[in-house]
Amino acid sequence: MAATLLSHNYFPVFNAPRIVSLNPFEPPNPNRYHYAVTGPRFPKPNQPQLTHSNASKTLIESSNITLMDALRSFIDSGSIENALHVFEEMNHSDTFTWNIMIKGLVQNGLFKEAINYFHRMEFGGARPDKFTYPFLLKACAGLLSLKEGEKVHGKLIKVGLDLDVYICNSLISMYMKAGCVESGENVFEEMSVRDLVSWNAMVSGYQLVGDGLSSLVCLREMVSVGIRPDRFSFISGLGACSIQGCGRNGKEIHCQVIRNGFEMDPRVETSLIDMYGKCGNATYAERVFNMIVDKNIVAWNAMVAGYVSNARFYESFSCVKKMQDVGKLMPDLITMINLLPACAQTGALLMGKSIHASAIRKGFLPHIVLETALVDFYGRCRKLKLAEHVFTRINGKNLASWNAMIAAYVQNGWYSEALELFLDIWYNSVKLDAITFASILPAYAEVTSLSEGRQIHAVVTKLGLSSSNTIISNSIIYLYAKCGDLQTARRCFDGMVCKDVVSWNTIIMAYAIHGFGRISIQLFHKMIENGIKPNKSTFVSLLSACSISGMVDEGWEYFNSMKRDYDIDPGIEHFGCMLDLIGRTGNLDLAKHFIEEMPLVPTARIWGSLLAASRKNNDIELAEVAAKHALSLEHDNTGCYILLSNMYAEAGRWEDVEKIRTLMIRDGIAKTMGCSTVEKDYKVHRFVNQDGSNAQVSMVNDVKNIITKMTAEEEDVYAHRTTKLRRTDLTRKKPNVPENHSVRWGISFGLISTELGSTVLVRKNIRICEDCHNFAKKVSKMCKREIVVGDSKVFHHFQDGNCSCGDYW
DNA sequence: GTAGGGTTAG
Repeated sequence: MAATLLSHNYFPVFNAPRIVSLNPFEPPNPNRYHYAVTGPRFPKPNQPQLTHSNASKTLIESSNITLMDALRSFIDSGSIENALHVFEEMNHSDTFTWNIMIKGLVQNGLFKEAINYFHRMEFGGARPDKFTYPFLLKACAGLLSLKEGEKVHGKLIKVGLDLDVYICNSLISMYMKAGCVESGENVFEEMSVRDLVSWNAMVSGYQLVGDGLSSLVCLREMVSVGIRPDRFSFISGLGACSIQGCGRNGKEIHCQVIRNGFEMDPRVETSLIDMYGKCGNATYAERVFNMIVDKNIVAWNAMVAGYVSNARFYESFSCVKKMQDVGKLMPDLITMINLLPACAQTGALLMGKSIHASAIRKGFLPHIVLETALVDFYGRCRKLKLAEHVFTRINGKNLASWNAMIAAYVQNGWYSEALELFLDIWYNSVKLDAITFASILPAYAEVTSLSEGRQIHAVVTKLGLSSSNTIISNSIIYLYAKCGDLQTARRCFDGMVCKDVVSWNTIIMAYAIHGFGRISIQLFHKMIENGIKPNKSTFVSLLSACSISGMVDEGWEYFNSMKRDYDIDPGIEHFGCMLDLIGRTGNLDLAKHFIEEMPLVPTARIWGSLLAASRKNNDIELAEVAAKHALSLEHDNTGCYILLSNMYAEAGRWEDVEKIRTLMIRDGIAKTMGCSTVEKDYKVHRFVNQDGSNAQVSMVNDVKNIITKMTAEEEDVYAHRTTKLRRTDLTRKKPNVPENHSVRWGISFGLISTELGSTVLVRKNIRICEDCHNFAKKVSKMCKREIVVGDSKVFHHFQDGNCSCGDYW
């Protein structure tokens, strides 16, 4: 309430009227000061028990208590409204009175008001002194207002107070909090006398701006010049270790803490728990935690966070239970914020929801951090509507909340919504951070064009994020690979200084989806040589490479090596890759057997893989079984319906084709419209299946017809199948004839709009059909051009009549 | 008689 009531600008009102009721619309309330008399630090012996401003006046007048005593009592007890009432009763010529009042405002977080009162003080004739300025600088720091802070600094130079140690320390702290490290360093450098607090201000300042290394260097330097660190130094130093994730430095500081006798300090203990938790050593965090006799909520919360950040989710739950049962403490806002990621990771949707409900009941909402944690939680639990529900209601959204919503969209495949939100904040000149880009880049990889991909790459490079941030660099590699530019993907990979396991997994997958499985295998071995330990995803990339490039023996060898050599249990994704591989060999019995023997429950993706294998080997019965299973798990799997329908069509089973069509209509499943895109001069040209009657594309149509005629002259082994398909489609509408498929439009357009001899790149939203695949092969030979078609799964590199996929996809 | 540096959170 105080913040609202005090938001009037009192400056420059001299001798302001007494604030009897701060709100003119509110009648005097005798209970208003109730909390003042029941506050934890009030009443103290010989201090006034004020219940009403008028009453307080009478009380004060009739007792020996001075107004100054009353003011200080109210300030000490945090009863700022009462303090203001008393202050307005007082003489305003005394600097000391103003100092106390400004101190009270700052202590209560009323920074703007503190600055306003400072101006009132100056204009009222009271002269600010060396005590006033530290309060004022704290207010500037609280507002994170470098501008206000610099103004104060200027004034200090003018009045000659800029050499005072206390004031310099306040200046350092203000500059560091406002993020202006250089100014903080300048003040520190120019001080003729530095004390312990000056050093602490630097150590904590570096830590605050996220420069853990400088903070630790500063701490070391401070010891080397003979200053003995205190609890403040250690708390900041431990915070610096947390940033660096450097447990070794943390342990060193822990030793110093013990040597200096601070191991029983509750805040130092909490910082130790926090440091060990963040440095990946939850066991040491536990050890420190268990030593604490009287654990407060902050220590409990730090321990809960330690468990969560070390993926010990179930221990985080039992820790909260113990906190209630043994510690007799109720979860607070921070406990909830800590627990939500654990709920998301363990799929505990109900627990997360009950935390949400409890937060509402306890009045913790609205709260920006908790709301953001909820958006993140619902996003990870695939409850996107709930995430949106929380997100849209956040008042004063900040970058973290936007990032959470963007990440939620991306994780759930809502790429265009993610891009829309991203562009919205981008155009509104919001300063974005590494997390924003790390979140949005996978969406770019899925839906954008190569030129847009290049643009976003340029943006992150300009911001200095593409070389310094491994997550972003990895996303960029994937982006280029998915946009069809494998060479640039490789260049980015080679240029990375700190490659992690994800970088290697990404580049192995990049070559895999482009059909260069041999290179994927080479890279895998290079990764091992470089001492990088492969993980589950590495084998998804590697087995995909073997499957896409048809390297059957190698695939089995790597699959068997997972547990044997790397102690990795194959997951469902690995079984999926192997099934694709078996499907390729045409051994459908083995494929069936493989599914039966699998130690995991088959997913829709597994059945989809069997369906694809059945189609490739023309086994309608098995295809029906596979489709039935797949559709029971994913009723809206469009590809499944289409694949089966095409098989019926090829077999001339028109009634079954019709049945599927009816089923699809009944369930509201629309066939995905085939669409191909080609880029030219930063513009994306989009083609859909059409019959060529559109005048705008007549030239492309002419080219397409000429090439089609030329390719048709060489009859091929697929002629029989092509004729069958044609008859089906002709019974419906003209654009579905394979000759009119979007990819042929794309290829034709690519051929005439790019430089002679250069590669033609076409991207397609669904899988390429056999006719078009055949067409592209012939065109590549005829025109002596490499044609790359990226469909929804792989990139087909057509060259000299052959395709990198080996005709299996 | 007043002042500076500190613990858990997206």
